[in-house]
Amino acid sequence: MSGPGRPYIDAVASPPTRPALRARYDRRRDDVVASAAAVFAEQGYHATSIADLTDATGLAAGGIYHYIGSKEQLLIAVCDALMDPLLAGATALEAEQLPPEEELRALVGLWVGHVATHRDHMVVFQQERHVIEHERQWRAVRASRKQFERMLDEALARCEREGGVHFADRDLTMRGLLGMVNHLPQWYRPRGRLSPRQIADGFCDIVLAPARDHMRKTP
Amino acid sequence: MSGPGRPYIDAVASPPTRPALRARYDRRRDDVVASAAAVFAEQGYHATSIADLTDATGLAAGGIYHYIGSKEQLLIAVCDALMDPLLAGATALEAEQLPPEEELRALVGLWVGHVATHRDHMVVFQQERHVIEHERQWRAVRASRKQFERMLDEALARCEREGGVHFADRDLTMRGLLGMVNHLPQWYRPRGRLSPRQIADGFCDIVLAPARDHMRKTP
Amino acid sequence: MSGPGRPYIDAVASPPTRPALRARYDRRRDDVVASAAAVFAEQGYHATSIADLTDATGLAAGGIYHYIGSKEQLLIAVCDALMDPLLAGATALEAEQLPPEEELRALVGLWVGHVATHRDHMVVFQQERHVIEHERQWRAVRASRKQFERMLDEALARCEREGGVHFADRDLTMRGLLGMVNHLPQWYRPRGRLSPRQIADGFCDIVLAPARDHMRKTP
Amino acid sequence: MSGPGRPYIDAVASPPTRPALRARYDRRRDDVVASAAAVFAEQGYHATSIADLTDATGLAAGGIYHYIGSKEQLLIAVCDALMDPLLAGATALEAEQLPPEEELRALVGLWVGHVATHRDHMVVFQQERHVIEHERQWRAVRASRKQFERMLDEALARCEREGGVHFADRDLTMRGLLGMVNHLPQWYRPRGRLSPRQIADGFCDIVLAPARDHMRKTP
DNA sequence: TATGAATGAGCCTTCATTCAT
DNA sequence: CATGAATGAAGGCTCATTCAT
Repeated sequence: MSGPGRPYIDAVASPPTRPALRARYDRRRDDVVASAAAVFAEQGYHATSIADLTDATGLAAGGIYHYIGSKEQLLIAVCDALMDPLLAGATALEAEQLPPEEELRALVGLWVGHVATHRDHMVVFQQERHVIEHERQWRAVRASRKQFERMLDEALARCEREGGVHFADRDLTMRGLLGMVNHLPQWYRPRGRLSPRQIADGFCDIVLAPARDHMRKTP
Repeated sequence: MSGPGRPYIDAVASPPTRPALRARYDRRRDDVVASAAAVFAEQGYHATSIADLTDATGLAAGGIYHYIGSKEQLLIAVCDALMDPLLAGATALEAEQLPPEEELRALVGLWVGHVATHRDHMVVFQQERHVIEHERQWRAVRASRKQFERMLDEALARCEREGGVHFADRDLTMRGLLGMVNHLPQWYRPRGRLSPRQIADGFCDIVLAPARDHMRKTP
Repeated sequence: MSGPGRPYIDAVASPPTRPALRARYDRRRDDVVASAAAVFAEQGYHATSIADLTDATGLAAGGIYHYIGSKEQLLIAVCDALMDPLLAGATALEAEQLPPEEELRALVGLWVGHVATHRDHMVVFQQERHVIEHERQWRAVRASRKQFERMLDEALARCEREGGVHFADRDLTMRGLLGMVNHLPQWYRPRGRLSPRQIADGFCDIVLAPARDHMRKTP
Repeated sequence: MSGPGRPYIDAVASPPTRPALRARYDRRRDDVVASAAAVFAEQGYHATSIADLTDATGLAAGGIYHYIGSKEQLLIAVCDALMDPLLAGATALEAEQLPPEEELRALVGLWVGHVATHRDHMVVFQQERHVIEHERQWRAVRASRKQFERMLDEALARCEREGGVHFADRDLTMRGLLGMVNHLPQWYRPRGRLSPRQIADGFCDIVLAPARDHMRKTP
């Protein structure tokens, strides 16, 4: 019976406070989230029942709720497990102060690599995008997405400002790049023809070429 | 999801046979499909109940079933309403026998324009991609998708064969282009800064530039 | 999926608008409420499952929800079915402008009779009193209870003002009377030794006697 | 509710046998029971989860079960904590051999005082009355209630036999008195206008007045 | 003693679908 | 054609209870 006036403070599973137990709790919670990501990716979030997660995790229904609070919170956890390390990596990269184009390539490389290792999470993220964009309890995830896009745009902008490249339409280029990588989970296979590294470089070549092309034309 | 071994002969709504009635029936069915596309796009297919469609269409539950057979068939209808005219347009284009690059630009233009006018359908299509790719009753829709991708690849290949352009990695380029356009519904707005035409040309510039860049470097 | 910010606007079953259907709907809804009152009274509200109501009403679970919106709304409906006619009767009585003591006896008679014919509702009302008094969605029911108590108090006050009786402590007397009648469902049996009429008069005798007693002592 | 045919030998928490430990155990058990009474009174027995008791007692779930055996046994303990001292007090009173009316006033005083100090227990008792009256494992509590009502009736009967008062309908009077006091928890507040003593006397005045009234009329 | 992880039955509710009218 | 009453199988979630630690 959720209390009055707290419509979005979802029942949250309460972790133990003693540090030793807490560590085990966190580990198992991560397991649950990872299992869920795989099942959600295959069947879709809505088409996945708690019973399906029961099979995937080896926990009974009640056991799952020991860790997640609600099915939707589990979905949020999956998205966080996608975005948090990505943002952390990108932030660390920014701190390295690489030359502009090098930084862009590093950022795209990081990102493509992350998508490759988090294919399930990424598929789920895309599937549920309409929810993420509209509902209040998704604000944090939404903010992460925006934050990353801002960092990507900034990397492109630096290329223009400090790297001597000029995009015909930087905004369009950024959205194009975003699309290329977001679409990756639909076709990337771990032992496919191209490594994440190669894919990332290929994408960078594509978006940087017109820019350099332009340079040559307007010296 | 319908269990394995169950015949996929879904209950199909039976349209009237007399032509006059048939026309009206088809018109109303299209209305239902269009309404459904909008609601599915906003809430997601699974999160949309027949009651929601009841609100959106003005028909009562029973009335909707006059036109759709089942909720999943309605989803298929939405996807067909997306793919059928697109494929028809692309096929007509092929028949025009334009010069390679011109044909590519026309194809992408057609496609981007279609996405712009069918944003809802496109969102739904992407959301339910995991179902489309895996389940038997979706074979036809799946085939349409593959068919379009084949036509796109062929257009790029023609550019190489007959247009004198050379892609560093044509397959990667095609997948990149696919991603750019598939991602369009996430940011395109009808009265935004760029028209569909401009977006399409921008994308083509991006993928063609490295190719031309290459030409210049390897004369 | 209850919308944001509307925590207490419970899903309400939507009755049909066409008058003929509406009448049938209301009749059946009343049946459901009456059945529920009986089961709630015997087992308690919380201990009663929807399955129990399924047995009691002959409707399947979904059918019940066609009429009630939620289990709690059903509980509210039971309380309304208790309070609404009682208040209506009491209001009609007030309009009759009877002499004070006669009016009091009529009011208590009405009330005791109502409890006798609505034993189940009354038992439920008492059982769930803690909810009724505390939760927001119960405001209306709470208001009805208060309204009736006000009318009872006014009847006693009129006896003092215009009827020449004087209570040692009118407030205590009112609360006593309230207790006597509220306790009725615990022991009243339809074909018991005393009729509702007799019970009501007996209670009135009890509360009026000290008042008259007093008169005699202080002439 | 526990199904029929199941033996009512509920799991009972086993207290330690060594007297020193036993004393501490009993003390803590009483704390648990008192906390439970408060929570049950506010939320209702069924609406209270073990987790709620966890919050109220500071013990974890397992800890609570050291003291209570089962949730229902806890409810029984709450009722026992209400009835046992009341019966003990009433029995002690009987042994004092007071004059009839004095004894009645003393008994009602004792009772009202007890309700005032055990408001929570009383509320719970009333809420769960339907269970108490019907289920087998509640026989003991039921017997206590009947025993007290018998003592009350006897006190009234003594007033008639030996005190020279005559009730128009003693049974009805007793039930009225029962109702007045049972209803007390709904309105009594510790620092209200009337003390328990005053309330008890007020109630006695009310029920005794008609009796004396009668005497005067039929000398 | 006390903890908290884990169970699994059961609860309320939703929903696609059918069918008499 | 269209309605809305009705079904019944899930679905998400809760909760009393147990048990290894």
